[in-house]
Amino acid sequence: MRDKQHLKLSKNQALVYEALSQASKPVGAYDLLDQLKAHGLKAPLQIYRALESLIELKVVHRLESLNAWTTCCDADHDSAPIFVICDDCGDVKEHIDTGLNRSIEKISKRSGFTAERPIVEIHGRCGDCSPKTN
Amino acid sequence: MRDKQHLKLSKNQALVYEALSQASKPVGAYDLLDQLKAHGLKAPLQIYRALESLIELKVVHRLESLNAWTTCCDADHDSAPIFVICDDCGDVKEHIDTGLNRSIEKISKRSGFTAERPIVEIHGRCGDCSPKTN
DNA sequence: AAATTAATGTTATAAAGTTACCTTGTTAGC
DNA sequence: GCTAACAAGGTAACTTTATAACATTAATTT
Repeated sequence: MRDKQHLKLSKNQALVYEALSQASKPVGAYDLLDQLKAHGLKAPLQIYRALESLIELKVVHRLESLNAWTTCCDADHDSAPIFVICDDCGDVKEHIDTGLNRSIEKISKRSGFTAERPIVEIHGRCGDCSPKTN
Repeated sequence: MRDKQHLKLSKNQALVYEALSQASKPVGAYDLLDQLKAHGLKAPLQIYRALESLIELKVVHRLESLNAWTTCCDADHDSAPIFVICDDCGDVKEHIDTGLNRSIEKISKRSGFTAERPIVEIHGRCGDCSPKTN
């Protein structure tokens, strides 16, 4: 998505999107709720509804293995996002790799499967937190 | 794991493993609990603990995007498992693909990352449930 | 048999997500 | 301008998923 700036978001959508943008890592729904209580939000559903629509707009992703959400990187992606997650510092980076996406297609087609929503989340240690021995 | 048969499991581990083996799809923790109440299990924690140890023994996998667990296929895998999940009939197949695993390694190494737990779960439609038009 | 470690049992609680129902805004057609 | 139709929002209650805390029992090692 190139023109996030030009998206017309509703009040709740904008609040949730802003909060996610400013975070340095993925944020959980109840954390978002806590933050946004100051802006008048009161119930989980308000958060979940905003998240759902932001995902539909393709400006937010859900991280399945973290139960958390993050803004989409700017890459114009037709291919599926790949998340690289540091279990030490919590940093998450979004990558696009067409090679990996091709492998996924090949694997699924091989068994007559139609891939609609590939989830790739790689847990480990980032460079900064890397295995002590180095 | 080649010799699941030779594993010495505790009572609860064996019950949970049996239940998962007999299921045709991944099963949630509370479903397992319901089934195993007949065998005397009473609390969620008994299930979660058994699952945790079975995962450590590498005979069970957790499907992050389903909040459910399934037995590991027999493949002797050093590489990460790839799950292909039909959102229609619920069928899940475990694949091993060293090519995809190499891509994951490449992507992570490129950014100085050490991959420890790659999660790949591909949602879509299996051959039998495939897009209506065919 | 004592020591150590692995597995269990139970209660209570936390965290994540959904259902149901009703109200308010916005927009389009008349 | 009125109103039908629809999208977005508000609120409460509830379900589902997962853990914490603490006490007990079984198995294994020395």
